[in-house]
Parts: sequence; C-alpha cells; structure tokens
Amino acid sequence: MIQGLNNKQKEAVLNTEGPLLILAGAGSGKTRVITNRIAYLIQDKHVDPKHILAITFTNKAAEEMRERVQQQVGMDAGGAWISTFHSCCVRILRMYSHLIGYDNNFSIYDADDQKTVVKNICKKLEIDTKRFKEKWFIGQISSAKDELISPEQFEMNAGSDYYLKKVASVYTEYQKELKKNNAFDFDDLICKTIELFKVEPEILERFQDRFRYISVDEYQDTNTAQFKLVSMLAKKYQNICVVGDDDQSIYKFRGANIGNILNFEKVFPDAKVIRLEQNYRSTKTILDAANAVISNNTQRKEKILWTENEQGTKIRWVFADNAAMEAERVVSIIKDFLKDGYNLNDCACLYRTNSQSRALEEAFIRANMPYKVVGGVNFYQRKEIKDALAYLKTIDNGKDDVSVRRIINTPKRNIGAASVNAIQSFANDRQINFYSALDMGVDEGVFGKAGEKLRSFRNLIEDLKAEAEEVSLKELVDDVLLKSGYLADLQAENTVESQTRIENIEELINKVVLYEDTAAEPTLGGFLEEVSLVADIDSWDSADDYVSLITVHSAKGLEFPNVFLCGMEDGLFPMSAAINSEDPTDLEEERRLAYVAITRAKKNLIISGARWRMIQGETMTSIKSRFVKEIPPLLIEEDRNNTFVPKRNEFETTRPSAGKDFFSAKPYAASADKKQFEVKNGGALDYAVGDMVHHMKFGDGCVLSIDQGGRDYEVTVDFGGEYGVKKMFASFAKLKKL
DNA sequence: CTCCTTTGTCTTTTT
DNA sequence: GACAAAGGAG
Repeated sequence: MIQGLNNKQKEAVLNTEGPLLILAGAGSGKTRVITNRIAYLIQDKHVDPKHILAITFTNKAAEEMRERVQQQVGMDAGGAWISTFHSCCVRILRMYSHLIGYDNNFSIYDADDQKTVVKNICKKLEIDTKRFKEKWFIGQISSAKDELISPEQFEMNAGSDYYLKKVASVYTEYQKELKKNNAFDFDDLICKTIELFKVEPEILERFQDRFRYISVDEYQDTNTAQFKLVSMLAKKYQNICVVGDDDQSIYKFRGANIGNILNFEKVFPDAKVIRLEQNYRSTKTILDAANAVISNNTQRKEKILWTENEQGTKIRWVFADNAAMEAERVVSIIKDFLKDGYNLNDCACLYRTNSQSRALEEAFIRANMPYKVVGGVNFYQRKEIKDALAYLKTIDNGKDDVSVRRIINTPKRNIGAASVNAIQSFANDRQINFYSALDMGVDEGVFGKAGEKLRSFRNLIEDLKAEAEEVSLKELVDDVLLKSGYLADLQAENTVESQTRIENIEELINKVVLYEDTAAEPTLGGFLEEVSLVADIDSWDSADDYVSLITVHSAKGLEFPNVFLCGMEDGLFPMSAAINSEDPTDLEEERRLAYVAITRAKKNLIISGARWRMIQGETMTSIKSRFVKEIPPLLIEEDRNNTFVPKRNEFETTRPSAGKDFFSAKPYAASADKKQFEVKNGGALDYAVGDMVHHMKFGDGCVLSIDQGGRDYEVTVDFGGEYGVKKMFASFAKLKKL
C-alpha cells in the first residue's frame, strides 16, 4: 500500500485516526495519497468500506478514485461513498427530504430554472428587472446560502438597507416557490441536508456512525456550508482528512472560502498537518516559472515546491497578430510535437474564457486535426435536451411548475400567455400547483375557449404518467418525443439546426439506455438526478486521441505533457475586471488561476497571446499578460516564428472605452484568407488623400492622409462634427469611397 | 397567438 | 458577434 511513496506521503496514508490536514502542492501526488489511504483503511485496518466517505470535486474524479481503489484492494469497494458534495447530499435527501417538508422525488433546478423562478417573482413583486437583474438576485441568494444565511436572517441583517431589503424579499419568495415546486437548487442540496441534520439529530447520528472515515479532496474550494456539513458528519469520530492547496483556490466567486484551511485547525484542535512539497509532475523549468508567478501573491501559506525532475525545455512565448494566427501557430507547434512522437491527447489548449475556443476550433478544423472542446455549452443545457427533460420532470414530479410551464406550449399547441396566466391565477386562488390547477380547471371547464387545447395537453401528460409505471425508461422517452409531437416538429423543420437537435436527442436516448443498463435500480428520478449533476469535465476521456480544448477552471486536477496556455494578454488573463477591481484579492485569484494553468504542464509549456482580438464584437489590442512578465526571462524564449509588427502598439492608447468603435470591422481570418489579406493591403486602396469616404460608424469624412504603417495603411480621416479627426487601419475600417 | 424585427446585454470562471 | 428578450404586425 505504501510502496513507492515518499516519507511524507506515507505519513499521510498511515495517519488514519483523528483529524488531518494535508497541504498538497500541485503535482505532489495527492490523489495517490487519498486512494492509497482508502485502500489502506480497507485492506490493512479492515475497515468496512461502508464506513468510508470520500468527497471529490467532480463526478469524473469520483469515478477515477473508485476505480483506483478497486484496483488496489482487488475487491469491490461498493459500500464506500465516493462522490461529490452534491451527489452525496442528493442521496441523503432522496431518503429523508420528506422530514423537512419536501417529497423525496424532488427536482433539481439549474441556473436557467432559477432565472425563470426569479423572473416570475420580480413580476409579482413589481421589481424592474432592467434595474435589478435576475442574475444579480440569484448571485446574492447563492452567496447567502453558501454562508448558511436563511431568508429570515437575511431580512434581519438587511436592516433598513434598500437593496438588501429587496434581495431579502426576493430570497424569501424564492424559497417559498422552490418548496412549492418541490425543487432544490444546487446550493439547497447542501443547505437542506444541513437543515435535515439539525432538525433530525438521530438521522445525523446514523450518518455519523456510518461515515467513520471521511476525506475531502480539493478542500481549498469548499465553501462555508460544505465545511459545516463535513464538520457535522465528522464530529463523532473525528476521522477526517482534508487535502488542499491554498495556491490552487480558484472558486472564490462560487463562495469557496480559503478560511476553511485556517479554520480547520480551530474546529479540529488536535489536527495534524502534513505538507507534500515534492512535485512529480513537471520539469524544473515549469515548476520554477509557477513558483515565480505565485510568489507575487501576498495572501498565501508560504511553501516551497521542489522537484527532482530534469530541467526540461524552455517555456515558449508566442505573440501572434490576432487570435486566428495564434491558433494557427498552436496547431503548427502541435504538428511538431506529433513528429517528436507525442500523441494528440498529450496536448491541451487552456484558456481563460469559453469564448476563446472558437478561434482554436476553426484552426483545428482547417488543419483536419481531431480536437474536443470540454465544456462550453453543456449538453444538458441545450434547448432540446432541456425540453425533453422538462417532460420527464413533469411526469416524475407534478409539482415542478417551471418544467410544466416550459413544455405546455412546446411544441406549439396554441396555448399562449393568456391561458398560462389564467391557469396561474386559478392556481393562486386555490393555493395549488400549476399542474393541479390545469388538471382541475380543465375538468371544471373554467378556461373557456382554451379549454380543449389544455385538456389534450393534460391528457397527454396523464397518459405518459400512466405509461411511466409500466414501460422501460427508453420506451417512455421515445413515447414522450413521439406523442408530444416534439420530434415530428423538428423533423418537419428540416434544417441543419433541427438535424443537430435530433442528433442531440438521440444522444440523450443513448444516455437513457446506458443508465438503464448500468444502474442497479433504474428509475426515472434516478436518471434525472444523474443528469442534473454532471459537470463539463465529466465528459472528458483520456483514452481517445484528440487535443483537449478546456478552460483553466475545468482543467484543474488534470495534467498533460504539452500545454498551450492561450490568450495570455492583460485584460483577458488577468481579466480587466480583476485588474480594475478595488479588491486586490481579485487579482490574486487570477494569479492562482495562472498558477493552476502553468502547473498542468509536464514537459512543454507554450504560452501564447494575440495583439488584436475580437471581444464582444469589438477588436481590441493588447499587451503581454503581466503574469507572463512575472516568469523569469531565463526560463522563457520568444517563439522563432513570431511575426512582429511594432507599429501597432502605438494604438494601445485608443483602446479601452474611448476608442470603442475604433476597430469595428471583422478581423481577417488567418492563413486561409491570407491571400486576400495581402491583396487588400499590398494592393492600392481605392481612395486617396482628399477623397470623401464613408465609415460604418462615423459616417462620411474627408481623407487627410494615408501612411504605410507596418503591414497595413494608417488612414487619417476628418469626419467633422461629433467624431472629428480619426486615425485608423485601412483593413479594419472598411472605408468606402463616395 | 405567432412570427418577425429590433434592441440590449454579454464573458469570467461551475457543482 | 451572438443570443435572448421585448415589441410590433399580421
């Protein structure tokens, strides 16, 4: 069990009794320690697997850990709970949520559902959603829940503050609404489990006795509520092991509380602390760079990560002219790696924001190189999938108003807002759920002309409900799509888009089949639950050969021989919001994110950026990220194939909001359109000094001068009036001669 | 009631 | 530029 572990790691594995805090630096083998620890408990200490609870950050990590434990122990560790906080809580709530006033077949609401609920509440409370965004309320409510603040407490804390009072009223309504719909949001899963434990101490004790050995991975990213939950569970036996690295805390925005690392020793006073500081993953160069960057943070536990690995190659810095060319360069470097014997899945492109994947994707498609975008628009967030799931949720949980309202007119049944409002007010009058109101109202004939349409919808749902008891899940889903007319509608549309939607639905059916084949006791509720808790990263599979395109957040916990860190420009990474924030810890969080990104690399790290980039439809110019500048120059070299156009930096001054519309034209695509680019710039412009020209934004103006600047022309135009004299690049301004 | 056009917002990051 | 939400015409 402890072979091949270093002394510190051994110590961490063998210390099974009592509270233990493991501070594990990046690449220090913490996953290995946790799995070995669990295996050691089962095999050497003869602990029954059912007494073990291991919390991981993603389902993927849980699955992997389960496999590795099984491999080591050579037996089924099935009795052990290895899961995420959320799945763990769902499991508990499915058994006992009736004790806190919910049905055990509750729905789980995602961000979209939350927004729908809040939107309705705002309408009811006459809150202007232009001034107060639904998202803002959801954020406030979520942070409150992360800190275990109830609506009542929130109201009290709000005092006479106008804004907080508004939030309090929405929060109160929101909780009422969710309860009425028999639904939990993600935060509720944690909070309501805690509530259950508080209300029913004997249930808590049952779980305390069950989970005598608890471990929590990625401890730095737990929030207050999650910490409270594990503390409660571990209170009786005190065998709790948490593993984390404060330098990799990147979820502050989600309520993660670094204080948990400090608090741990307060809540568990005899906690032992073990530091894992030897890195087995990266070359010296990469590790030195990571250490240099993170040392600029003031808010951290000082630690020294070291490695016995070789020095390795220098980090490469690529600064391309625009995002397309950056992507081209990434692709060509990957081709070089392939020549060196690497596979595609040895390579990953990491970026700060999901929107950056597009430029890379285009380059990969052009190069005919297999790639996979991890994350982006989650499969389960697609319209067609959400629609299908809303049908299933309606069948499973008739109280789920959000789902019923979603599908009542999808596909089109000529049931409009008027009918929906009529049902809602009927429901309000009788204090019943939306669907019950629909059901009763139809029978009592209170909906007038719309009655027949509503009746056939009601009959459809009742029909499917009855069927759900009889047939397999797959048959049920098939029939939902068939009898609702949803599939027929898509087929009739017959567009490329509707075709992809059908394919996605087929994919969903595959997942249903897979679930039915693998689950011990497949149920509709079980399927819906599995589906609502998937993370982006869960779909990632290291076995297939493709390049991974992934956000830095999602890449946490992964490692690749060759890492491309793309879009390293000031304003993008770190984001300008963090740069301009009054709170200096925002920038530190960005730096930790950069640290996470750098430490994903084992052998080669390529950092790239683009001088010009389209952001929200506007082209911006940027400079090298401050984080790249924090890497000692000795460790980094300029990419040889860099194209450098010095003149362009002059335009930085025109950048932020003042020069908003300055480069309002389409960026040219990279090599595919290169010819076009050269013609446009090498060839003569069709206007000259003194000509009148037209600009999309500024209107008509007179050309004052044309200068050769870098590889483009700089044109100065006097537009007169409010815009005055503007300087711009010919290829971007798209001026038309009048 | 639906469809089409226009307008506005958005990009941090996710269980 | 992309997408959702709101507004207006049929």
